[in-house]
Amino acid sequence: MQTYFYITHMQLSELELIRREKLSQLRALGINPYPADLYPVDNTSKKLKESFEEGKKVIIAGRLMSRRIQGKASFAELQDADGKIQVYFNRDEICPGEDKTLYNEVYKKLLDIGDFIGIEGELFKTQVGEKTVMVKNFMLLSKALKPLPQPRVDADGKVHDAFTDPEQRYRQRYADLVVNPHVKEVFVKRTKLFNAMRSFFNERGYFEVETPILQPIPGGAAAKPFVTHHNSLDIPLYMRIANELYLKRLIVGGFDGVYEFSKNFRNEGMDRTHNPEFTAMEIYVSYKDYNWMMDFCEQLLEFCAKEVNGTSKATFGKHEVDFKAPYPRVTMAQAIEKYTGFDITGKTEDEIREAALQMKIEVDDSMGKGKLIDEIFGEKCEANFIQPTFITDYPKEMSPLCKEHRDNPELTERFELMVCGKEVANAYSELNDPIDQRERFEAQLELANRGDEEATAFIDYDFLRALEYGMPPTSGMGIGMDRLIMFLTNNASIQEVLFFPQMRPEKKKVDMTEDEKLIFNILKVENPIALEALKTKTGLSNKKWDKAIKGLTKSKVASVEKTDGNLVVKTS
RNA sequence: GACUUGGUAGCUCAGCUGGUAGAGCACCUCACUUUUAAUGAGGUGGUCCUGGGUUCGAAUCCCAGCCAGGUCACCA
Repeated sequence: MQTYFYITHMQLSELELIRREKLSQLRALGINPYPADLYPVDNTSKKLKESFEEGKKVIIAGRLMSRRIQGKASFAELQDADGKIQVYFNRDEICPGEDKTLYNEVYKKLLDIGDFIGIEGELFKTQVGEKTVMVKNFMLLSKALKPLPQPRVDADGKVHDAFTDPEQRYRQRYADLVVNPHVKEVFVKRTKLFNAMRSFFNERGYFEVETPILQPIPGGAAAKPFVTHHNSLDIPLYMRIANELYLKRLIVGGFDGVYEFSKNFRNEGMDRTHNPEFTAMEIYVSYKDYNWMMDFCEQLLEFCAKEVNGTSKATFGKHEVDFKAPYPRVTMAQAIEKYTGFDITGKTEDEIREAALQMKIEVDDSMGKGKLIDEIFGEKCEANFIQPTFITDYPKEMSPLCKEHRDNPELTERFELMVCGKEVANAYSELNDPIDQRERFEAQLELANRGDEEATAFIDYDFLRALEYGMPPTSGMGIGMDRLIMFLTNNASIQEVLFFPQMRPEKKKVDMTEDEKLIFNILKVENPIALEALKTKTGLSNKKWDKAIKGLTKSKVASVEKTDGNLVVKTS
C-alpha cells in the first residue's frame, strides 16, 4: 500500500501537488470544491458584451482563464461556452465586513486558472473602457487539479506559448478545445454543415433513416472491413463500410427519398485524409437520374457553404474555391483526352494498356479496361480539377452498382464531384435491373479471384432479392462529410475535423522498473540491509544498480543512510 | 510500407565540436484597490521518449525500439 502511495505521488508534478493541497485547504475552510447544487446562471459572456447595460446585475459561470492580481483588487477572465469576459475582484466589494478571507485566502490563494467559478456581479466599464463584471459574490463550482496550457495574446494580437503539439492536442482534445478557440470554431462549423444538409433534405421531403452498422455482409463499397463476432448467433459480423445497399432496400420498400449520415469503418491505412471511422452522407431519390442529381448536388453544396461560412467561397491552402452553382460537367473520356491527348473511346483493353505504359503509368495483368482508365485518370487528370467539377460517365467495370449508360454500354451513369483534385461526392443512376446486378456481382467476384483487391468478394443475395421485387429508377449520392468539412474549414488533415481522431494507445508508464522491483522485494525480507550486501544480492551490473537504487531513493520508496561509516538501505 | 523531421520544466522553446540542464510564461513568497502579454523583488520546479552501446564522463555520438508530424507509395 505504502509503495503505491509513494509511486503515485512521484508521478504528480509540483504544480499538481500544489493544487491538491489547495483542495484540502478549501475543504478545511468549509468550502466544497465540487458542489452538487444547481448554479443559477442567467447570462453568457457573449450576451453581456452584446447588450451591455451599466450597473446591470448578472449571474455567470465559467472557467477562470487568466488573472492580474494587484493587491486588494484583481482582474481576471472568465471563459464560458460563448467566449470570455473580464471580471473584476475587489476585496472590499466581495468582503464588506471585517473578514477578508474570501478574497485574501479563497480568491487569491486557493483559486487557480482552470477552476470553474460562478459569479454574481454588476456590469461596468473600466477606465480603459473594457466591459467588465464587478464581482459581488463568487462561488467555486469545480476545482481543476491539472494546469491548463496557457496561450496568451499580446497587444499586437500575436499568440505566445500556443498549445500546438498535434499529438497532445488530439490525445487531449478537451484541453485543446478549452485553450484554442479556433479549434472549437471548426467543430461548430462541422455541426452547422450537418444541420444545413438535414434542413436542405427535409425541406424537400426526404426522410432521414438509420440502417445497420453491424452487417453480415459488408457491401456497397470496395474496402476491407472490421470483423467482429456475435456470440449468441455465433456468426461473424462486419462493421459497415457503406450503407448503400440498405438505403436501396428502403427505396424498394416505397420511400421516395431516404438519407443517412453514416458512420463507416474501414480497416485500412491511416494518414492525413483517412481515419478508420469516418462519416459519409448517402441519399437516394426515386424517379431521378444522375443528371438530376448533379443539379441537386451543386445546389446543396452552394447552400451548405453559405450556411457554414456565410459565403459560397472557401479558401483551401493556396486555392480559392467557389461552391456557387453550376459546376462544369466533364466526361471521363474528355478529361483524359484533355490532359493526355489520348482518346479512349472505342479502344480495346490492350490499346489502353499500351497507352498507359507510354504515359509511364504502372500497370499489371490483373487490371481490366476500367481499372486502366481509372489509373490514367487518377494519375494524369484528377489533380487538375480545383474548382468544383463533375466528372461523368465512368467505365462499367469500376461501378458494379451503377446503371449502364443510356448511350454507351461500356460506360455507366456515374459522376464524381472533384474539388481541389479530391473526390467529394460520388453518385449514380442506380442499377435496378436485378439480373444485370447479379451478373455485375459475379464479375466482381471474378475480378477479386483474379487478384484485384478493390473488387468486392461478397455477393449480397438478399439485396438481389430486394431488387427482384422491383426498385423504381433511382439516383443516389454519397458525400464524404469529413472531406467536405476539411474544404470548408481550410484543414488539410482529417484529424483536425474529428473530435477524437484514432491514435495509437498511449503507453502506460510503469510504476517500478524490473530492477527496482528486484531491490524492493529483497528489502521486504531484509530491512534495513547493508548497501553492499543488497547490491550483491541483486546481481545487477554497476550501471543498472545505480539507476535502480537512485530511482527508489528519488521516489522515496527507499533511503540510503550512513551509520557508523556503513551505508545502509532501508524502506522509508 | 519507404523516406524525413521532431520528442528537454505545466506550456512554448534554446542547449555549439561530449564536461555540473537553461530562458520566457505559468507556479510559490512578498509588495501593489480600474488592469489587460499588468508591474517590481525573491524562489521552487527535470525519467532530457525508452532500452542498449561507446566514453573517465552522454540531453548531445552510435545501434535498436516507441510515439507523433510531414512527404511519397498503397488505399477511398
